[in-house]
This record gives sequence, structure tokens and C-alpha cells, in this order.
Amino acid sequence: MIPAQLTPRPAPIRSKQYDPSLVEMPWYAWWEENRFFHPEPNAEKKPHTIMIPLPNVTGALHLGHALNNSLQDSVTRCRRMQGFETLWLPGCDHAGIATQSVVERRLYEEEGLTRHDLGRARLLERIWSWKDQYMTRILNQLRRMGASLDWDRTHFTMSPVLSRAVRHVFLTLFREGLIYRGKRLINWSVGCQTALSNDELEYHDIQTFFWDIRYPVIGEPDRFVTVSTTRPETLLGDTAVAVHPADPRYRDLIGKTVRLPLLEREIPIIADAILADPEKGTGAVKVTPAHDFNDYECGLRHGLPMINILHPDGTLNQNAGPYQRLTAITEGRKRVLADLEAGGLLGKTEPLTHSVAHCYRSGTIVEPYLSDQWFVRMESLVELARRCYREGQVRFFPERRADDYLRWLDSTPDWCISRQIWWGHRIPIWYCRDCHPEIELDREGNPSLIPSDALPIVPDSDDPEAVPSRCPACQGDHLVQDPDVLDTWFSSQLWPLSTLGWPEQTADLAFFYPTNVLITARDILALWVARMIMMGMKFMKGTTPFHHVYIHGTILDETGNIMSKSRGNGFDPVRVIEGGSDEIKGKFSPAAGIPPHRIEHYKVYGADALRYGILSLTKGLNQNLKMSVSRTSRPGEAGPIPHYEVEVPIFEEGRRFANKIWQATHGVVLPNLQDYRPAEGPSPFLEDRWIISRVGKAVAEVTADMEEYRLGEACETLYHLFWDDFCSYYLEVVKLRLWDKTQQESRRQAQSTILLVLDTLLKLLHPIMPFLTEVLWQELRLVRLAGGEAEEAPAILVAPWPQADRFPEEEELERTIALVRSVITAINNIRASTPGVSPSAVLPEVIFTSDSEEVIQATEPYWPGIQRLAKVERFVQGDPAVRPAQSAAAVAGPLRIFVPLGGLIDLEAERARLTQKIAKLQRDLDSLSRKLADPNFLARAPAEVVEKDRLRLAETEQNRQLLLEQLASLQ
RNA sequence: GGGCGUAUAGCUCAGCGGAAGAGCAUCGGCCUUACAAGCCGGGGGUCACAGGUUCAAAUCCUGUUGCGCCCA
Repeated sequence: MIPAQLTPRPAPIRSKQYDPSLVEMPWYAWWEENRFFHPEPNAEKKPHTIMIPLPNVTGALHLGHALNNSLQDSVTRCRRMQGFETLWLPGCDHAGIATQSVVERRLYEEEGLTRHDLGRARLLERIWSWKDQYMTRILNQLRRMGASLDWDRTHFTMSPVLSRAVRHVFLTLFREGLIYRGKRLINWSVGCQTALSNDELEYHDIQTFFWDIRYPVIGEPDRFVTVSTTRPETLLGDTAVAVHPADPRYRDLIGKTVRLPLLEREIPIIADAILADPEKGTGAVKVTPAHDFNDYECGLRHGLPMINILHPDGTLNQNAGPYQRLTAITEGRKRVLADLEAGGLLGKTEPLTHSVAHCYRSGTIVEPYLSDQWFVRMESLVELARRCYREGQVRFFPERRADDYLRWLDSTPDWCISRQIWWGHRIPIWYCRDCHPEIELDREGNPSLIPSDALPIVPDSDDPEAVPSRCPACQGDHLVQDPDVLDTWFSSQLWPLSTLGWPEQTADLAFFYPTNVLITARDILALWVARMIMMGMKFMKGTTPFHHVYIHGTILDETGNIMSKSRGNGFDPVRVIEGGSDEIKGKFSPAAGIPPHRIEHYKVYGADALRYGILSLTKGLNQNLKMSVSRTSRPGEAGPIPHYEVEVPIFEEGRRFANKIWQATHGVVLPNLQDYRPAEGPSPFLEDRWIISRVGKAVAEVTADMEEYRLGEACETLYHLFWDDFCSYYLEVVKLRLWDKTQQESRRQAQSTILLVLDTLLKLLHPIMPFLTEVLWQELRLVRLAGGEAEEAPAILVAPWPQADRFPEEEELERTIALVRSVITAINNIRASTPGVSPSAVLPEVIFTSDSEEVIQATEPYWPGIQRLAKVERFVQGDPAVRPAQSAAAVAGPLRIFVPLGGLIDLEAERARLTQKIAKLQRDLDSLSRKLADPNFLARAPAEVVEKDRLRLAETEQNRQLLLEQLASLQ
């Protein structure tokens, strides 16, 4: 949206070097106060919508977020300039378990209190205030990165509007039978004392053992069935031993029973072809249906009893008999092993490394645990998600990520959505205390345990705020709400809908839905992306929530570890932007010799350098973005904690690039445009046409890159165009015309071209480097206004994106200038390798010769430019047959150049130089002639390939000949 | 254990069937009037290894090894 009245722009800055700290804050404030980031539904324009992958309020943003948000902002800014009504919507996620456990840990560390000391209501107050603090910090980090988010539409998953959507979805799915409560084996975090979904597990290798245990067969004295296990303590919950039905070792035992050691329970030997593998171990396995997922399935197949032996805190319960109250995996295991040993029932013990599920939050081992939980029935939703992809409604970048998506869909079980914590959306289900007097209440009136058979009671109406008034069974009104809350992803999956006001049919929803692209990292592809698709398909009449899913890589340190501040190898993006120092108390050292506890000092890189650097990492399809960081000890700092200077090469590149752009604009362009008046008609001057052609190609390339999310490639293209073509060649050459005030038309065309080119380059760069380009473009805007042109836009961020077809292509010119530039390099090479010639000396004469008169004529107009860039007094055309004496020679394509050096020539240096060049040509020659001597090559390769190689061979041979003669003349 | 990816210059990475590239680092020389956060020039690679397909392989196929990631 462009307001009619703008607030005053920040004052111009005239510093010799680019100083981001003077530019970023004022310009961001100006953008924000004029609400340039705020779109409104607008029938005249097409929408472009991106929903931020909501960061969670557990902590501050890190470099992974910097990448993720730089990508989104770049795409958004490009689309805004292309004329779309652009919405990029900000917000945060309440991150149930993560946030509650952070706050609980602080509560315990600082005040020695647990959540039970505080109670539900007061704990929630504490968490809300944590949330407020962190959300503010996160949103400000985004501002510092230059994010053009629509702050008026900032959302939070637990806000009233979004909570209503959650309740609406829960109740709808419940009524349709897609949500149910049931006793199932789930993943239980002993540390957090809550259920977890499969997606919240982390697998770590642990060192343990494989223990063999002998189970005595009843009725067959001295006969045993030996099982192997990594979890001997779970035998307390065994309800069978399984063998393969075809296994001859055990066939006769099927149907008999064994005596469970220690507890003396009699349990059956069953045949189960799925669980028992005759190839593995002894071929017999213990079956503990209440504490192992495979055993659970087996238990269901055979109708085995399921004996839960654990308390929620991981200690053994009354079913463990004499072992109760011991912590299962430590003391319990120790005692069980000792008792087995004593009873002579323990067989061999083998060390083993295997991978075990841990809680992503508390880090404790996750126990399979039998309990009453709420689940989403996934089957029909999975089918919707498959259909969405199959119908081509959603497309993945890179394409192969679709395989991960489909694979997850194929393997996802029913989703456990209840969590035994307090921070989150409380399950909108009530139970009747009159029907179930055994429901106990805590001192705040919340129920602590709901019986498995309790009737779930839903609110009377569809009103999302409604509460049921009576029990439908007994008409009683002693209702209590389920104490559990929903998995955070249950609300996150609604993000593209709920933030637009759904389930209300709002104008925003009608205009901005479906969104265009979701930009995220790989790790939440399935659990979040797939679920959003399911919800969109389910609740928006089979419409995808986004057309594109762009999956970017993960930022790693140079040894391949994930970067994070808490590990001690990452840093806060704001630190990179504004510089300063941080005390790092990480868990590990980022490199050999660097201690985990240290103070790091950062220089001011600025947001543009951060963005350019981090986006540059995304070249190709690379999914691991290794970022090297150099930490050097800072001398002269006393004290117990060592100090380090931190440099990040990739940000360094960005910083230098930003400075180059600043200095080219302030040092050359602006001073020469003081008297700018637009030229009439297109410029006939060769270098003008050339740079315009180069820029036109870049416009096409960068536009395509932006549309396919190839930001790294766009960075590279723009870097070379700006630095090599615009600064190193064009500006240097065009200076001659700018300085010559006697040639009005030439000068005016030069000014117009410079202005057009810089204007275009800044626009192309704006999505990547928003601050620098804005402040410089505002200067160009003033130049244009002073020159009598109409205002194109009040700011670059709303200026129109360049159109490639406005920049005529000049293929021929591009070839000629490429040749001219290689001539410059060849002459400079001669100067640099002739010891007697100072680098600043002007060479009196350079002789051009060629077999082709055309080539000489084509390059002649560039002699003044070459004169300047290669420091040459004058050029003469020579006879190709005559080799000037006392001169150095070089070859540039079809041109031969001689640089007469008179007495200056250093024979030895020149001979060395020529010998080296000849050797290189000889190598090319050898491989080419070998190739052209091969009859198979001549017969089968396409004619144009053969022809090209023939030409090359001839040319190379000629050049070698020339240099050989030259060498001979120097003997 | 299953799946996927990856191996190119000292480092970080492009290139993905027809002459080995970039940035940084390195070496040599320059304070040349936008720019030393710079300019000019140079050196540096059996494109992991072994086979195969092809006239032609860094590029396609197979296997081996190393390294990642995801899933169990």
C-alpha cells in the first residue's frame, strides 16, 4: 500500500565508506511508518501471499531463521515490485512442551519451585509473560534483518482468533469420528511426563548390551527358551514368548508355557511369524505388549494381556512386584540382572551400540507407554494430502523433496495429539463427575485422571466458545474439562487458514488464500507441511494452502554440526548486523583449541551483508550449507575468559560488495550526474549499448531465478555484473565521456545510460540487499526529479521491477568487447611481467595485427578505452607478417599484439613468459590433434563439434607458431 | 537396519555429455584522483576410488570407500 502522504525521508548520508548502522534503522522505520508492507484485498491486483513458518517463542532467532526469512523477504520484495498485492504474514508459535519446560526449568533454578507448587493458572501467567518478552524480541530481530512483514497482521497461535479455529477443527473432526480417545501404546517422555508424537523423537546411539535370559519351560525339566534383549527389566511385563512357527528348534514347544523368571508368572509360547525371526539371535523373543511397539502389535494379534509396569515418572509400579519404586532403566535393570544371575538364568552378554528414541526437549529416554490419549485418524487425511500432490496443486522445489513428503504420508500412524502439560489449547471435551465419581480434582478444580470409559461430552452448539451445560447421560451439571492440551502442531497446521480469519469467511481469506509459497527447512517438511495441506484440503473445499513449497538447506558449521547458539557454534543474526560482543557458554567447542566458554567480538556487517552472504550459500540444490567462521584469539585482553575476534568470510564478501556499490554510486555516478538532463532517444554509443545488453540479460536471468527460488544464483549473477561489467569496465570507459564537456550528446547519453543501468541494478538487488539499494535509489530519484523527469515511485521497494525486453541485446558487441577486455589483460600481463616497467608507467605504443582486417576495424573504436585501462600512449596497426624487434608479443583471439619495449625488455623474463604460454598452447594442441586424428570421432561426432575443434586447432597452432618465432627472436 | 543425498583448487561451493569455474585464501606488484572494504597480474585441480556406456564422461550407469541427512 502506498500512502497518499509520506512522512519525511531520513536525511541523506555522505560517508566515504558504506556504514549500515547509519542507514538501516531510519529507513526501516520510514518503510514501516508509511505502511509499505501492508496490503489490502484489492480486486485490481493479483495477490502474492507467504505465511512465515512461525518461529516458536522458546528462544531467539538464529542463522537458520536468518536464511529462512531472507529468502521469504527476497521473494516478497520481488513480487511487490512486480506489482502483486503482497502479503507476508508474521507471527509466532506457542511451542507447548518446549516453552513450558524452559519456563519450568527457570522457575526451578531461580526459585526452587515446581509447576505443582505454582499451580496451573499461575504457571500459565509466567509463561505468557515469557512469551510476550520473546515474541517482541523475535519480531524485532526480523525488523533488523529488513523483513517486510505486514505487522498489522501479526498472529500468535494462542490468540483468541486462532484458538477459535483450533476448537472448530477439533470439534468438527471429533463429530466426524476423525478424532478419538483411546488406550494405546504411545511415546512417553519420562522427563517431561507427557505423551509425544513420533515426530518429536530424536534418535541417539547408546552403548549397551544384549543380554540372554533363560525362561524355564513348564513340564519339561531342564529345558529352557533363551531370549535376547536390550531391556531386561521389561521382562516384568512379559506376557508371552514368541517363536517362528516354522522354526524346528521350537516347533514342539508352541502352545506350552514357560515360567517367567523372578515373578514366576506362567506365560504361553506363541507362534508369531512377524515378531520372531529364526535368523536373529536365538530365534525366540520375549513379548512385552505394554512396553514395546512391535510387541504391542503382537499382543493385539494374539489377544495377550498387556501389563503396564511403569509409573509416569519412569519408576516401576506395583505390577513389578518386589521391584516397585525402583527407576526402571537404572536400579530396576541392575536388580533384575543381579537376581537373574543369582538364579542362574542369565546367559551370555554382548556389548551393543544401538539407536534409542530420546525426548527432543528433555533429552531423556522415551518409554513406550500404554495410556489413554487423543488421536487423529490419519487415513482419510493422508489421502487428501496425496491427492493434492497428485493433482498438481502443490509443487516442490527442489522437486525431489516430494518423495520425502509422500514417504511420510505412507508411513504416518494415527497422530497422538494430547499432551500432559498446561501450556497450549486445552482439549474442548468435558466429562461428568456424577457418572464418574472416581474423577479426582486438584486444588484448582482440574481433574487429574480421566477413566478410560468416561463419556466425552462436547459443547451444545457449534459456537467455538461454547461449554456444555449438562451431561447427556444423567443431566447432571458437574462437568469437568479434559486436563490435557493439544500438540502444538495441531494449531500450527491451521496457520494458513486461521491467520486469515477462518472459519469466518473474511475478505482476507477470499483474497489471500491460497498462499503462493511456503518456504521452510527440511526437518518440518512432513509433520508441518503435510498437515497444513491436509487441513487446507479438508476445510477449504479441496484447495491447497500453498502452490509451491520451497525447501532450503540447513546452516551448518564447518565441521558439519548444526549451528546454534546454545551449542556454542552459532550466533545471533542481530550480532552479525550490528556487531558487538557476546559471552558464549556453549556446550562444546566450535573448533580445536577454542574453549566453549569465551567472549566473542563481531564487526558490523549490516543486514544487507548478512542477507547477501547467507543467500549466496543456497547455490545449486545443496541441502547442507556449511559456513566457515574464523575465530582468532584477541591479544591484549586480560581476565579468566579468553577473547576471540570472529570473522565470517561469506558475510565479509557481502560487506565488501555493499561497500563497492556504495562507493561506485557516491564516488562516480552521483558526482557526474549533477547536471543530468535525460538524453533523447536510445544511445548509439557502443559501450552504452553493450552495458544495456548485459543488464538486459541479467534482468531476464535474475527474474527467472527469483521465480524459481534460485537466490544464490541471482546473487552471483548480480555480483559479477555489478563488479566486473559495470564497475571494472563500463564505468572506467565511460568516465572519458563524462569528463569531456565539449561533447554534449556523448556526455548526456553517458549520463542517461549510467542512470538507467544503476537504477536497474539497484532494483534487481533490492530483494537481496534492501537497505543499501533503498538509500542509494533515493539519491537517483532526486537526480531524476532535478532533471525534470516524473516520479516513478516514492521508494525502491514499490518501484516497478525491470522488464528485460526494454534492454536490446547486442550479441556482436558483447563478443567484440570480450575480445577487447582480453587485449587489456594481455597488455597488463606484459607490463606486470616485465621487471623494468613500472605498473604505473604508460606504454608508448602497442601494435595490433591480425589476418582479418575486419577484426582490426571492429576493435578500433575501443582504443581509447584500452588506452585508459591498459595505460597505453597510442596504437598502430601493424603488418601481420612483420615482427617488431625488441617487443613482447601476445595473442588475444584473432588479434596479435606487440608491445615494443625498447631497452626496457628483460630478455630472460620475456623468454620465461613466452615459454610458459607456449607450453600451455602445446598441451591444448596435443589433445586436440589426438582427438581430430580419431576416425571414430570424425565419423560419429556432430559436424559442428568437429568443425569447432578444427578451427581451434588451426588457431592454436598459429598462436603457438607466433610465440615460438617471438621466442626465437629473443635468443 | 531402511531410504535419500554428497564427494570438483588450501577452504566454501557452482558446473551435471562436447575447451575445468567463482568467492575467499595464497604469491608478485601497485596508496593509478569512486573504491587498500581497493587496483593490476600470477600460481594452484588424474573433478574420491574401481569398473562400464559413449566418438567424447567431472557430468550417465554399476560397485567400493568416506561424509552427511531423514526414517525405524
